[in-house]
Amino acid sequence: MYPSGSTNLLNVAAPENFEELRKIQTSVSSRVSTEDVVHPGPTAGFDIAYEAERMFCGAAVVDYESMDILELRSLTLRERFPYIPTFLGFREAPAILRLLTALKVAPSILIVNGHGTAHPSRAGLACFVGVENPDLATIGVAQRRLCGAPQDELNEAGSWSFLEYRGRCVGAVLLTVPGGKPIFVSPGHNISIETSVEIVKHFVTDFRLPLPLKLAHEVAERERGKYRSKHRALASE
DNA sequence: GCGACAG
DNA sequence: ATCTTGTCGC
Repeated sequence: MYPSGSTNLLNVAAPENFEELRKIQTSVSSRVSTEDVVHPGPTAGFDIAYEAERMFCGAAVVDYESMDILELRSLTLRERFPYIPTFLGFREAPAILRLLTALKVAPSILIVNGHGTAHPSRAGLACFVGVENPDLATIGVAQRRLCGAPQDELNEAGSWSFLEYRGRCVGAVLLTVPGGKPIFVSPGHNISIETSVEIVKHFVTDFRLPLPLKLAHEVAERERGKYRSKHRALASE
């Protein structure tokens, strides 16, 4: 039903049975590579806001060296799959993959708001997006833990620790804001844990999240804002 | 059996 | 994720 070479991630409907979903996740994780095939270049961040059974997906492409904003784009879609912890890929990957194809500037690195290999089956959202784009390097950045335990204490900003789950390093915990909560970084595809951390740190400026994700979040919120104001206008007529 | 549990 | 005002802290 879902051939290993071309998982039909864009058409997974509502959750019928979890066995089928787990099989797809096993397929995704088997295709993930944590070998570095990274080319510093335009880096796209992706984030999604929600309201009224709609998804407001935002993307921001940032130049690697200058950190100039190269492109901002957003998209509104209907929700097709519920939020179920550990199955986020089925819910958000379709929207991100679609917005990615709408970008005018082709990115070489993707940063997705969610975990990559730091997932019980090494099949987080970033892995779903990554395996569908084998020519790019994809990184997952989450604000909360899903699984695993940090190996060291984090003190100063910029310090990080490997995240271990069942005896295996699945990602990293990175302190970006002094005295704040750390973020969780893990490979999505074609990148190692160390390089994932290096790239995320490269894009960290004055915020907790790396710039492409920070901007993508704003773009998604702006898309949601357009929807809200439109409906406010209709309701007052 | 009892929690934990990305967005 | 989203609902929400003022407000505690650096």
